[in-house]
Amino acid sequence: MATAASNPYLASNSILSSGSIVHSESGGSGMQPGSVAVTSVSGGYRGDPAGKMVQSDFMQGAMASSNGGHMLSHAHQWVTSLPHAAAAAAAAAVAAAEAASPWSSSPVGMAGSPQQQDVKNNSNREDLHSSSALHHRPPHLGAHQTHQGAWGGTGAAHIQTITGGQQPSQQSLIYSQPGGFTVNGMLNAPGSLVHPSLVRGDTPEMEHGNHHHHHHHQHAHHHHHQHHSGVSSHDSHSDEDTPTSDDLEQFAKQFKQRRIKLGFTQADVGLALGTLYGNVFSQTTICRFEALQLSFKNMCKLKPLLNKWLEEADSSTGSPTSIDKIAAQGRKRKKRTSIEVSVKGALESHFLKCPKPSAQEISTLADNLQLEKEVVRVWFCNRRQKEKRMTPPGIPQTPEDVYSQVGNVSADTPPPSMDCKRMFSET
DNA sequence: ATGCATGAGTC
DNA sequence: ACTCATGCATA
Repeated sequence: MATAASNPYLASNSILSSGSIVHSESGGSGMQPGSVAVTSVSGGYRGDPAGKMVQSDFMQGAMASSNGGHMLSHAHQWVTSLPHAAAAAAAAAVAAAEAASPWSSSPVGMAGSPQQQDVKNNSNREDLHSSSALHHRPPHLGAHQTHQGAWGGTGAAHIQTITGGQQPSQQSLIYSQPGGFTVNGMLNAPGSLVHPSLVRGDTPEMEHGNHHHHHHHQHAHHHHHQHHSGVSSHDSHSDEDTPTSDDLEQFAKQFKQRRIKLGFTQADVGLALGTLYGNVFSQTTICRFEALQLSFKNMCKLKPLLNKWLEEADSSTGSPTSIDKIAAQGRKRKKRTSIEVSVKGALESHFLKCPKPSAQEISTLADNLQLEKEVVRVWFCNRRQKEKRMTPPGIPQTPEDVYSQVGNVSADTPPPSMDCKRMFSET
């Protein structure tokens, strides 16, 4: 055992060779007739490069508490799925349209922070994207929505950290309406609503918890900086700088509501965004946006896009606004392994002890739990990501809960260092 | 609505 | 090897 640590899933391009090939690879640590970790078949590929930004951050959070309860085995397998050949013709048009960067960069001087905008388009010939039908417009849906979110300021919950401090202008977010640039060439009077930011009390600063680390860098340009030291009051522009957590929360809420009223599903939106601006998103992402389960930065990035869509959507009610999107599939993906509850519990415990186990520890752990090392590694990665989301695990929206134990207003930063134990790792 | 997974970009 | 943004597959 201990052989199946790294399994490079080959990239077979033999698309038309056969249907889906499912090969169960049981080579790792072994499995027994009583394995708990199940896996299901699937296959899929998302051919669409997009999104990339740099960020630095840090986090910590280790406690004690340990427990041991593990056992069982696992199983895994990869599947190869075939790409449905799809004819695409209009895709070209779309591609062309999305050639332009959806979000223009911020006008004024920008700090030269290690940040970059992404916006990549996919014009690969590798797999064809097909465009086909139009999106449907469901009559209506039952309005229902239950979500809570309150990490803004009331809660005092922890929030995620920004990228090493907040840079002045990083990207144009918020409602940006490129005057004269419309996807479909349809411009509508915003007589509707869409002014989410009427009530912005302006309470910047959200996470500021405690962590100062510096890492500046300077850039050649030095136009005019702006806020920084003091705080306060910026004013005016509701759309020019980074939205506050509050803004995001409100927007998300409104967005969801409008979306539902208009009868669109999260998937529809994601698709529309793709055809509209070139960036396709899955239902998952839209869902997470609405639930504020993305990183602050990510939220900021998506907001303008969704806002735009919203405008289009409610202004053109009844008219075909978007087209469709690409659909690519045909790659192989590892089957999703289901980790049993008990095992999850064990992982949780270890996570509390040490959120960042060394490679060696991971191996050991994996061995004990009888899971692939990779699976364990990924689990930890995902777990860490979860900690970083905006929506804290349990931000009760109960108004009464407001008074919890608050009082942390930036101050000291718990020694971020203090790594567990670094063992030797190879490479 | 979420869990596990993939990949690009960093360090 | 890790972080981040994203998504397929699932419950």
